[in-house]
Amino acid sequence: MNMKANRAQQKEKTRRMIIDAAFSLLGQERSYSSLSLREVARQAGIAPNSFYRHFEDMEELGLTLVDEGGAAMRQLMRKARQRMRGQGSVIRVSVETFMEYIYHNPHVFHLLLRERSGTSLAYRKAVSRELQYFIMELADFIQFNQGYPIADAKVQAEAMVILVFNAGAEALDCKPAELRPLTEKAITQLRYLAKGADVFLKRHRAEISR
Amino acid sequence: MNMKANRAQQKEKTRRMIIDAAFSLLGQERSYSSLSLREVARQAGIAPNSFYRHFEDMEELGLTLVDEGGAAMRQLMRKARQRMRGQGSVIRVSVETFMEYIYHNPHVFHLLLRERSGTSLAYRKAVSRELQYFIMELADFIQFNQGYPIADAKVQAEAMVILVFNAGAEALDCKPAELRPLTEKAITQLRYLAKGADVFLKRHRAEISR
DNA sequence: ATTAATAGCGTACAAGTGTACGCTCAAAAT
DNA sequence: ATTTTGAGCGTACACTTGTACGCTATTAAT
Repeated sequence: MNMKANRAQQKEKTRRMIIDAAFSLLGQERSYSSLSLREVARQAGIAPNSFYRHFEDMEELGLTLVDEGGAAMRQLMRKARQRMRGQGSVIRVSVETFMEYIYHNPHVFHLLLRERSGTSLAYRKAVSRELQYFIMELADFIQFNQGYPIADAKVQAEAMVILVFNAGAEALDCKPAELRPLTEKAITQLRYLAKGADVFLKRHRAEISR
Repeated sequence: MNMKANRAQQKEKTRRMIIDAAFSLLGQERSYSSLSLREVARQAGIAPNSFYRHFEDMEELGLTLVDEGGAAMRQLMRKARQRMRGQGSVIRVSVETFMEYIYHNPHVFHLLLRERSGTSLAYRKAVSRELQYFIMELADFIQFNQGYPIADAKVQAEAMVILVFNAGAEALDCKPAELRPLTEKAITQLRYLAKGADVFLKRHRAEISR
């Protein structure tokens, strides 16, 4: 009989409490590596020791957070592609979607941003892997639309992702009024990149097919 | 009489010991924010309390480290410009100089990299200020050589600095054999940027002067 | 109806932290 | 020659941390 809470369900619920607690403690002034196990447990409303029923380590929780954050980001990408249906500038829509998301979900982005260059190799790799998803999808898109070799498309895509990511990082510290020019700056930078790649790669193609 | 150590000299010497101790504790696995006062004092060979004779806070020491790190970087830039005398590609020489430096002085770069997106607003601002030096000097160079408006040159310069900085961050985690392709990738990305800006800005100029 | 499993808690402890207080003793000032 | 200064030290204290151990109470399995 399971009208009341299942045991597994209850456990999953507590696990979520822990994850949410950790997320809620992140912010401009707190990085994940500065969180203590006791602090997270306190915030989650459980005894310190109960933490171990759900995670081996703080490190294991951290990796879970990175994974969840990455998943949220990938979902964002899908939303950007939806928005783009029929409409004009790929670059503009993508950057604007990204910046808007960052501004309204700073906790997730803070996590990824910091652990990207953080202390733990495991986290760095995890975040790097998440970024690779971004880059690969964008590279495929570029290859499909522009017909560049995938290797070249990836170099360009990587630069674009880095620049947008960086603009997001700046956005975290800025006033709402500065958000717009920041976005425009990133768009300009991406357009330089796209145009430059175009010149190099299209010309190259032309020479080959001659 | 000052044949023996001056009092002020001795104090300065100890101060250096503290700074060097802190630097030496940084690395792939240690970020500045994870250092404790006692740990730094231990490494410097002084009593924990003696720390306070030189710095108010760990925060004050941190800002000092960032400043010193930034100064080291600016010196690097000068070296890059020297190397460039008479020789060909600005982009290539600059990127290669930078990457080489990073690879042999990882501690300084680790510090700047992490505090750039770190916990403390003061550090973030300090690092950001150091990056602005890079960007401004590069923007001046671009303006001088290409004749773009300074605002546009700065947008381009910023993108370039970010991409190089990011390549440096990747270099910290990579094997020596991977250093070369990483450098080439960054060079390609910067060339895309330069060419794209060229197309946009030169064409724009042409239209205006018509 | 018993029994086994386990989520969660309370207590406890060793280790590390920042820093307050007061001392020493050599250099500088008088 | 005497006094003042201040760099550095030792002790001490209150606090936080991770986690080991054993207990309870409820669910799941028998």
